Amino acid sequence: MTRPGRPVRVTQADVARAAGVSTAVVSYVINEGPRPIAAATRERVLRAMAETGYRPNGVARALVSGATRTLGLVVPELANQFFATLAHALETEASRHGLVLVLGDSGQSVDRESTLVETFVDRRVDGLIYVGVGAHDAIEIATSAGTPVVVLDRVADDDRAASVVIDNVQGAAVATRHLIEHGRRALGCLLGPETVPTARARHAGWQQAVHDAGGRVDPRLVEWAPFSKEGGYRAGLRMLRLASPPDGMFVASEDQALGLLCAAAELGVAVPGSLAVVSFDGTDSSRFSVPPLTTVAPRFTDIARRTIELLRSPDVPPRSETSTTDLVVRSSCGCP
Amino acid sequence: MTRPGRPVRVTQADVARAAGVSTAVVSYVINEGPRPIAAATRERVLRAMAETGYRPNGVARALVSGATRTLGLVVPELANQFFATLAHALETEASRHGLVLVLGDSGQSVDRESTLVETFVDRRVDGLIYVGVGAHDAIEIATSAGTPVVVLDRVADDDRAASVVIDNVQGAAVATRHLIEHGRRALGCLLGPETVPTARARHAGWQQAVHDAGGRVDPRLVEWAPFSKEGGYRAGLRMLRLASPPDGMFVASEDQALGLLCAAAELGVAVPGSLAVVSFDGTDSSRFSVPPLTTVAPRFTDIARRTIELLRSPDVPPRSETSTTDLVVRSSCGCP
DNA sequence: CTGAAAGCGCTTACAG
DNA sequence: CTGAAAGCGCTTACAG
Repeated sequence: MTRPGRPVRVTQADVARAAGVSTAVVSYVINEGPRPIAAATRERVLRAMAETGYRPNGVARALVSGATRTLGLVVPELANQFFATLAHALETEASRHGLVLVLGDSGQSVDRESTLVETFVDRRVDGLIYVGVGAHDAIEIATSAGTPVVVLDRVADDDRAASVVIDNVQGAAVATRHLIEHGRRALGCLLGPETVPTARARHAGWQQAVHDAGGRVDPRLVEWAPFSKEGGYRAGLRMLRLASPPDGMFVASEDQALGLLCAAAELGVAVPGSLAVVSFDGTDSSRFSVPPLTTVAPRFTDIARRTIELLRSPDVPPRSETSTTDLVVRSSCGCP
Repeated sequence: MTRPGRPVRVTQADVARAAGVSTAVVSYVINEGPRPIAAATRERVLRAMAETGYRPNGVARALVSGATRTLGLVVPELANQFFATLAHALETEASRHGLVLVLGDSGQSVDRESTLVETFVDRRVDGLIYVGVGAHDAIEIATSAGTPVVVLDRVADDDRAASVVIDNVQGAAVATRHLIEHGRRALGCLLGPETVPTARARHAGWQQAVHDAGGRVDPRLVEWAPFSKEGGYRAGLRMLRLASPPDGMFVASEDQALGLLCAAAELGVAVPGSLAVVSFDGTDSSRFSVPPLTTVAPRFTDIARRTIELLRSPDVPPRSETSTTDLVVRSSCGCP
């Protein structure tokens, strides 16, 4: 019996003693190999494990085997629904492979991000999934320790790490074309910070679609704002107060689109009547906004599948993959 | 030089050799103790560490020291803004103490939750923070391994674990009283699943406030629905289509409130004109909804502080604490 | 102030 | 099919 409050840590040696075998045998039955154990012996060991309440020490295991069946994920901000959705998809896919996913939220801080990566690497995760805040120290830390890395939603500037990115250019272009098909001509664009490659790619897609339609880009209708509800709200307020405001807008994230809707409501601008909106992210937030948002949805499951795949069988040199998007049509664009 | 692609793992022994000292000395300089090292020796070791690119192996460290400076957090669903906000607050507080927080998302699955808890415990987190989906196996697993646990947002049914809970009854009562002060009399209540204690507590608070005001509880105006946008949307649709719908509603979560706002907009019910709404959670989602939601906000920082405190100095028997809430007034209740 | 050595709890060749 | 032993990379009494 375990004395309550003062738990006794039972080890493999205790089990071995109780079963009258060596610790090697206990290890073999736990891991079902690498050597065969007689059925009777196996039974004795199993019973001894149950009786003693033995739980293998994962730390010791990791030390000798080098593997932990654990994946680490570092994201900039879990409160952002996009990252939460991504994390969820990765979690599901990881567990399908018998791996557990542990997450770290860097809170947009480069320092915390490094700490997180170091923690994961030092504790020997079998792979690291990295959605960085900008500095790419993480890749260096992980690869120099021999931990496989996959960079998500960003491309590594060099070819040190594998990556999976969303096709931002085409997603943004498709969204913008949809606005144009609705007859909108004064097209605005609300983006993330200009320093973020994702934002620049979405801008390029928007621009391309406008040009292809023979339209002209009005620089006053392009805003670079933080990827947040507040960012979208403030930028939205500015743009909607313009003498000639846009009649259609592509918004680079759902949080920003939600902020924009709030600004529009406050100013009495009808959506989609006076302003058609298409956003980007495809999370649950857009389904029940007022009005529900038409949005460019990444294929989260596809991204997760490729990521785990790249982690499990690393290529040399590292491979970079692109995942496509789908336009999810709801009512903010003017569709019925 | 490290050969690229085939990282050489440099160990303490390598550093010791390079510095011409024993591994004990290397350990002492890394940990700044427990024994003093001559400044000159220390310099030599530091230089050797830099030259070899040494990084301590956290696994080996954890095995011998038993500590990892790491806290584990298990939540039911990160996509829920409430848990994401909670996680963020805990992360901030943990890092203030030099601890890193790793999270696990159980995706509402009892199985995954157990796996997560086992992983954390097996890998020797210094403490476990647990927001359970229902089954309390986790507490058993952790305590029997000697890992301190703090249960959040739920009370452990027995006194095996410390806990920090929000004052749900009073939060709901304050919200409901606010609705009454706005002159609303046909008060509805949209709750989480009846099996969730938090939902029951918020119901009790609502009921108490209605009674105190001399009102009567109309059972048709009480809905128990999933804690999600969709849950709120569907329940909202049902309730607003009633022959005599509510003119004020307390909603037990922000996700549900967002769903309700969507339902109201769809049915052309003006908020707050025809329906005043007060919700619960105090996350960022409520700031920019249409209209912005009045909400009962937990003190996330307070909860985080108490949690880390309980983890760092466990009491016997475990202590249970209650954290108060604040009513954040915006416009969905009818305030200007 | 520093070195040689035991030991944390496992896994896995090496022998039998 | 099983046991005795080395070793994973550290920390920390034990000696000097």
